[in-house]
Amino acid sequence: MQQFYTKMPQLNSGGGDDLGANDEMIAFKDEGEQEEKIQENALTERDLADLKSSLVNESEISQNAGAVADHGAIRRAHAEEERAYTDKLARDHLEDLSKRQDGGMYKGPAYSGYPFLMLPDPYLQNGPMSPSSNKVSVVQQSHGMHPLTSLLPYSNDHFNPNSPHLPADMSQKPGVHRPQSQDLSGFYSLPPGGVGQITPPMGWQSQPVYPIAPCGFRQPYSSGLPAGSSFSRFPHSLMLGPPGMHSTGIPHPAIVPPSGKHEHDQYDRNMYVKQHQEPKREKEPKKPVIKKPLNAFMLYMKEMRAKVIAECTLKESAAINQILGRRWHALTREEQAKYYELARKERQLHMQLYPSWSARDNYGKKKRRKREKQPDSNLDPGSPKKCRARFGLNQQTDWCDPCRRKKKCIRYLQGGGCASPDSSDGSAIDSPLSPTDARPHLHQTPEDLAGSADSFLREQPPFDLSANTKPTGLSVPSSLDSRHRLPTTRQPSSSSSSSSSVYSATITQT
DNA sequence: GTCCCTTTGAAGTGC
DNA sequence: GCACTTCAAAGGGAC
Repeated sequence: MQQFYTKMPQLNSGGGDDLGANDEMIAFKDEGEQEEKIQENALTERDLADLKSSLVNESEISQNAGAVADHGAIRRAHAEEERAYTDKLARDHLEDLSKRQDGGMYKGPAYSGYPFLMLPDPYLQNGPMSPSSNKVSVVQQSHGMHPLTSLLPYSNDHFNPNSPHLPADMSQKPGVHRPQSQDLSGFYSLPPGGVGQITPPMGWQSQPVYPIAPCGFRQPYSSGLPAGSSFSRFPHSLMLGPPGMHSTGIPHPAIVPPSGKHEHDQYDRNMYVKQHQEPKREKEPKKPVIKKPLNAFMLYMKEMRAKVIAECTLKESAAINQILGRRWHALTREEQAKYYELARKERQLHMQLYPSWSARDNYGKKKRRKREKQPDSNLDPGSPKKCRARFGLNQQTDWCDPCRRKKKCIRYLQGGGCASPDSSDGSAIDSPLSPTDARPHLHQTPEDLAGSADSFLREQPPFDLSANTKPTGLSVPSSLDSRHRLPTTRQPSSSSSSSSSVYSATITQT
């Protein structure tokens, strides 16, 4: 566990550090400071106006900094709201469940995840999924189905390679072998008899504490959340829904018809019905598209999108995603760890279910405009290799983390050395960027960084390569330390998009 | 109707 | 080994 945290972008600080600043931790222990909430309203609402006028305006740096400073109080306030909200969701869920049991065809929200999300998390002892967290009973499925069978393919049967439910193309190809998850059975163990309760689907989803209220402010959101919003993805689509039902009978959200944009959504809402109402489709069956498993951020986005929409009264996904991106960076290490862990489990399950699937299978599925490569002459700091060579770093162990991949090495730009760990092989160690410096995620232009980068370099203690140890038990995303790298911001969309667009160096700091 | 935008993370591709 | 690309979700907006 310890090693796991040392691998997380916000988990890699030794004692005392602080990526997850102290204020961020308070939220977990205090749930009743209403007065603070009221006092903060004025501030946060003021921030809302600013943010709405310029969602991505980098000038918000100062505002964000202020917001971060108030994280503790805001989180406490949100914890209280969250509790009420969770109760509401639970009630809604039960109502919905009641309707479903009446025989109505479920046409709820789009797929929202995998069943493991509902199960106890052995890694997060203190997490919302822990025994101490809220529990929402899962009503037994009728019609003789296993309580989980109807939810997702996580019944034992579906894990059976010889399962008759597995489509032909899903069967393992000769010679293709993917390591079996060693602990999936533990993750998704079913209650004796297949009936009863499982640990809450809504545990952590419904109890996130918000480090920064959406839009940099805090507002009551319960009233604005649309019923059946994606926030209830787990309770609805996972616990109750047929969405994701594969034509073969395997209900899996990752399987969608190859129908272009929003095919997933389309499938979730209508596929099940169409499969039973439109025989024409059966004549020309198209191989279903198996989607990529969602990564941690995607899981987070899916859960939080509805809230942000409700709170910010925004609808454009691009704007929402920007807010979510900020909030993601503002999450505490524990909060992010939940999503990373869930994503890891999701990948494991995906691997189990579709051993022969590869992300490559979906390459070219989306028609994407060929991005024009735009040289970034002003910012190009050179490759990590050049950077290491310049500063005489060990080519194997010393890394200029910020300049990995698309990231520009601001330290190189500033003439500083670089020696941050590589996490791509799972052996990352603490980034030279201290947790405190790395959070929250703030964008700055290279000019802005001129001073901060220098001071940063001066303040950084010698990098301890001895700490470079392989993780055990948990695989940590290679990009987990992304915030320790220098995040990039894209130039205005006019200069095209995607990774090939011009990137400006930014740095994270408090 | 299709693609873009926008985010982060995972994984694939190409050199 | 490394940089880059693509895809995953979402839905309004542009064309």
